[in-house]
Amino acid sequence: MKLSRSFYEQPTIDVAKLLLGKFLVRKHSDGDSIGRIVETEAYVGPQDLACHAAKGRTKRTDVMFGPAGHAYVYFIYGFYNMLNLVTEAKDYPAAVLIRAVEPVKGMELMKQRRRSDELGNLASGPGKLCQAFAIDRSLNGVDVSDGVLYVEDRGDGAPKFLSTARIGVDYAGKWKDKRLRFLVRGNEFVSKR
DNA sequence: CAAGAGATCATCT
DNA sequence: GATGATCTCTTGA
Repeated sequence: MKLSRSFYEQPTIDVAKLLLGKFLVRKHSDGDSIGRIVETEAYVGPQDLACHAAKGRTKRTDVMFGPAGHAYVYFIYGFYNMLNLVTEAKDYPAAVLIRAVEPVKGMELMKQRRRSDELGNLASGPGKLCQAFAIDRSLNGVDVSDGVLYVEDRGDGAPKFLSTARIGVDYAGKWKDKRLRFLVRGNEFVSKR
């Protein structure tokens, strides 16, 4: 069952936790890719110094200010795209970063795109998974009900998870230590570090 | 194996 | 003109 917009309208931290164990689906003319979400991070709003929207509404962060259930895809370090799903009410900028998935379907395509045969290296990181799933800024702003990109609930219960501080946000003052990163416990497909 | 550098560009100052 | 919600490769022990 495809998650509806109302799912994403819940508090960001809840969405980040609830997404664990759900399935990320990417439809593509080359073939579909599916992965089980095993790692997420919550970026909870304008007061969160690690959240891009803390700097205000700009061309880049515009999507986060829109309604929930849209993809926020941005380009970073000159190389990588990052996939987020916008949460909460319109005009309240918050999102969940999808950091890692366990490949479930379309592995051959992922291997080609990643130039790697190692299953554990296909989508175990936010940049890697965007590469494996062919997600780039052309998907920025797409609606999760449009069908090219969405999350599916297959009804197999909530996995046990851990929380840690978020990765790569040392600049975020007191927000850098908040435990807003969530990982499926014991899963080998989470990002390293 | 751990640590460090380099790659490379859109966005904001 | 600086910098980043990263990854990979090289280096050195």
